[in-house]
Amino acid sequence: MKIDPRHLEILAAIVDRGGLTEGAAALGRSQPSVSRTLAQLEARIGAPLFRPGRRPLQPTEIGLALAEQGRAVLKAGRAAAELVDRHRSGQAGLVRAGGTPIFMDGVVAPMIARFNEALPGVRVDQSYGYAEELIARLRGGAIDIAVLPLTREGVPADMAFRPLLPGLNVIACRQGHPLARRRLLTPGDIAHYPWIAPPPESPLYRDLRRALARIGAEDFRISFSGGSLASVLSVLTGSDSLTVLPYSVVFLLRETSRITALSLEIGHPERIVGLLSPATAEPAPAVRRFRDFLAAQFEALGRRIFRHRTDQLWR
Amino acid sequence: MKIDPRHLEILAAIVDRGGLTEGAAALGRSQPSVSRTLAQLEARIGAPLFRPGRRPLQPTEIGLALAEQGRAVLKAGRAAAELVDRHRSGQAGLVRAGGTPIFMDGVVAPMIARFNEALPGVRVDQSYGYAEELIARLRGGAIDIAVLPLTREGVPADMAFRPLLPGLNVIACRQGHPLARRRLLTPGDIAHYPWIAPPPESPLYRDLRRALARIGAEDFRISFSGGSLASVLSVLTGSDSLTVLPYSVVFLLRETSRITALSLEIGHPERIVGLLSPATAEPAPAVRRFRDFLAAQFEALGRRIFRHRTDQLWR
DNA sequence: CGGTCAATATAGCCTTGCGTTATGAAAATC
DNA sequence: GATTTTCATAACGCAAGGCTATATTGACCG
Repeated sequence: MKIDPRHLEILAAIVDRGGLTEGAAALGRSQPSVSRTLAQLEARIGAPLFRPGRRPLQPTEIGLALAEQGRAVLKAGRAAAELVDRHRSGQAGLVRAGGTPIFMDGVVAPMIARFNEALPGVRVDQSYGYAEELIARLRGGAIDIAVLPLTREGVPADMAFRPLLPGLNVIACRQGHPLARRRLLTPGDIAHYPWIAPPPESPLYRDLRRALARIGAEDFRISFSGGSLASVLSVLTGSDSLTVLPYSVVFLLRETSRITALSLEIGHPERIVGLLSPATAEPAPAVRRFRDFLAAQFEALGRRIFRHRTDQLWR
Repeated sequence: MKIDPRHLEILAAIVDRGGLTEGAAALGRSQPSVSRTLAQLEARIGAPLFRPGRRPLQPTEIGLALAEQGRAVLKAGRAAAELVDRHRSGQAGLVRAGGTPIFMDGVVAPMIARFNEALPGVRVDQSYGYAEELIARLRGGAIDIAVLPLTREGVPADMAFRPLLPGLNVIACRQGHPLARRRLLTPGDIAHYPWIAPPPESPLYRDLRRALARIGAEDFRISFSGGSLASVLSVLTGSDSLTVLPYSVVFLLRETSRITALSLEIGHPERIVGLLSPATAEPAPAVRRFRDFLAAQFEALGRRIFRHRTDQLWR
C-alpha cells in the first residue's frame, strides 16, 4: 500500500491545525481541494481518518498515526526548502579551492578564515597543486576554483581568469639578516648563505634559478627543501638561510613571523596571481561568493601593499 | 521554495541506488519518468543535483543534502504503508471496549489478556458502565464495542447485538460457607448472613432485590458495597458474606478465588450477555478481530460451563 | 426546538503533472 | 574503435488535483 507523501502532509496539517479549512490555509491550497484529497485518502486506505459527522474534527487512531508520518514528511520538506534557499543565496554549500602550496598557506588561508566567519554555512575544502594539475582538476570537476600565478597566454581557452596581484617573488630572509639592510647585492653575497629550496616543480623554484642565473650566481647551497610554509618559516627565522617567496606572503607575515625581503625582485613581471575557474557553466552560488570574497580581499591587500611601498619611499 | 516530497523520494532513490535506472526500478517507475522528474527538480532549484556528464552519477553537495531529506520522506512513507497494512489486517489499532464492571473484570479481562497475546499490536482500552450509558457512548463514538446483558427488546434499533451467554446471576459465597452444601434455602437462611451489595444502579443489584423478594426475603443486611470485583472477592472469601454475581464469573473464579454459588438461580432468564456495537458502519478491522475473538472465547466458555454442569449432574 | 452560522462535502471544469513507449545521444568498457 | 550500458528527449494520453460555486450538515444559541 503505497501512499502519496503529499497526502500525509495534508493529513498532518489538518490534524495539527484542528480543521480542514485551517489545514488548507496552512498549506496554501483551497479547502475543497484538501477535502477531496482527504476523502480520496480515506477511500484508498479503506478506513476513516476522522470520526465521521463530528465537528470539530477528531482524528481516529489510524488518522493520528498517519498524521505523525505526515509531520515527518512536512519536516523533511521544510528542511529541503531551507537547504535550497541557503544554497541559492550562497550561504551554504561546498567550495573546493586549490592553489599553489605556499601561497595558499600564506595568503589564502587567512582569507578563508575571514570567509568562514562571514558565511559559516559554507564549507571550504582546500587542496594544493601547481598550474598544470590544478587546470586538470578544474576540468575534471574535482575542484571549483584555483588560485595560481599564470601568464596571459597561459590561461586555457575554456577557463576564466580573474587577476588579483602581480606574481612578484622576492628573496626572503629573517629580520636582522646580514643582507637585509644592504641595497646592492652581489652574487657573492648570495652564494654565501644556505638556501631553502621550494619544490623543484614549483614556479618559485624556476623563478629562483632564473633570477640567480641572471645576477650570475650560478650555483648555490641548499640546506633545506620539501617543507611547507610552516617549516620554511621555522627554518628561515632560525637561521641565516635565504629562500624565495611570493612578495605578498612576505608582506603579510613580516610582522608575525619576523621575516623580510631582500631588495631584489625576481620572477616574471607578466605573471599574475589570479582566480581560475571553468568558463563553461555558472558556478554554484557559494563558489561565486567565495570568488568575490577573495577578489575583494586581494584588492584590499593590494592597496595595503601599495600604501606600504609609498610609505617606505617617503621614509 | 516549496519542494514536492515525491521528488525528494526520487532523488534519494537515485542517490542510494547509485543510478537513475536502478532508482527508477526501486521506485517501480519507468526510467524516463524519473529522468524527467530529476531534470525538473534541478531546473526548479536552479542547481545541478549531479555532476553533469559523469557516470556513474555523482551527486553534488546540494544533491546529497536533499537526498538526505528524501530518505526521511521515504522512511515516513514506508512507515505509513506499514501502519495501513497492519490496520487493514486488524493487527494494529485501538479497540475501546466498555462493559458492566464485575463482568469485565471477572470474565472479559482474562480474555483481553489472551487477545493481547494473539495480537500484540492492538491496544485495548477498557472502560466500565451500565446499559444506558454504554449505549450512549457507543452512539457518541466514545467506545467501539460494549459487553453487557440485554433483553431482546432492549437492543436499540441502530445497534447490532451478538449474544454470548445467558445472563444468569447466582448468589455467591466463599467455599466452605455454611450454606454452600444446602440444597434448599429459606428466607431465614439468607437473611442471617451479611450481604455485599453491588452498586444500586447495576443490574446485579436489581436482580438481587427481585430474587430475594420472590423468595420472601424482603430485607437484608448490607455489610459492604461499592467495591469492584477485587474488593468484593476479598471480602467474600474473608467472611461469610453473600453477594450476587454472574454465574460465569463464579465459574471462572471458583478455583483461584475459592468461591462458589448457592443453588439458587436468579435474574431474568430472557436476559442475555452479548456484544453490542453500532450497526451503522463496518467496524474497524481491529474491532472486528476483537469481537470475533471474544465471541470465540465465550463460546468456549459456554461449552466448559455446559460440560461442568452435566458432570455435576452425573456426580 | 428551530433558526443561524460556520465548516465540510460535492459538482463541474480545466490545467498540469506524470505515466507510458520509442528513440536518440553519450559515456564507459572491452 | 565497436559495443553496451545508461541517461535524455519526444510525443501522447490519462488521471490527479487545482480552482469557483454551491449544497449539506453539525454546532451553537436564543
